[in-house]
Amino acid sequence: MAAATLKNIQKCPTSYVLAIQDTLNAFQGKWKMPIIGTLLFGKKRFKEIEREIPKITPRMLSQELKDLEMNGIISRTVYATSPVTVEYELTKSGKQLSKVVEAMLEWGLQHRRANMLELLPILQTKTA
Amino acid sequence: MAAATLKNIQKCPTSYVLAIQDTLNAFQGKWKMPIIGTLLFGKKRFKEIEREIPKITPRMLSQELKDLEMNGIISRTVYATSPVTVEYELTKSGKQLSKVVEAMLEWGLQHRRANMLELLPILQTKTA
DNA sequence: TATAGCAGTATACTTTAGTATACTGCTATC
DNA sequence: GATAGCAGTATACTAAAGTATACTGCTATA
Repeated sequence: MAAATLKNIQKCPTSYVLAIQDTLNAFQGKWKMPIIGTLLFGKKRFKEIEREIPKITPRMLSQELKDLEMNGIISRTVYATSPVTVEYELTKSGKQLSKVVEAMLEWGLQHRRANMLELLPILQTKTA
Repeated sequence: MAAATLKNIQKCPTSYVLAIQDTLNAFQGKWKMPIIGTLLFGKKRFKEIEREIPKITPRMLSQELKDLEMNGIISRTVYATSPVTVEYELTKSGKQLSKVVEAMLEWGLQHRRANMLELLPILQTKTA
């Protein structure tokens, strides 16, 4: 099961396309990646997340947290304190997203290296 | 260089965040994944891509192809036939996106399996 | 000579995503 | 008794993304 499922896509196109769609959905919009990213470092409360993600509004954060919860990526735990304490945490499945993020990081880094090498001659004629 | 760059993110947060952002950008919007997906099977002409992606309009296809070209993910080759023949192909870097798609596929499949197991008891009480 | 296919572009529009601002009830601290 | 923090919600708005429809010049085929 480990590798090269992609080349078998013609065997089962529909469910493969749906699976990829699901992953894309997990990161959709401006705020889901930062939220997942910050929760990869451990469970956090609403205000903590809000503080760690610059410029996010409580409306957006609330909306995205609900969305991620509905999709089984995070779980929400309410503690019966007063006022209530609420903690958000990645589910088992949510934590597995680190593998996808890892692949994204790897690609992004190599892509930047590749593009830099391509731009280098241009930069040299500019400074020469 | 192979693995576990994520846990070193605190060493170099900015460039890591930018790298992940780049990858996210590569797939941004409704149409980039289908376009990249179809080009992973080989170079194609404009109308071919249009035919293979249901409901895409030429305006959207044109816009997204330009975007992907500017980002160094695909290359555009014009042949001096009349009328012109144009071929789109993934760049070396673009082809590497298959690794990311692979990771997305893998996560999506496992996530669906996990969620199905979770929903199974509910389905059973419904049908019982 | 009319029609269809290629590789798109132009204009106008609708839909969705995201922002701004103000507000809720609750309680601990100043 | 006023203020601040928690965990959000409500209303109104702007900006971005995507759609619909029609059109271009070119040429091979019917």
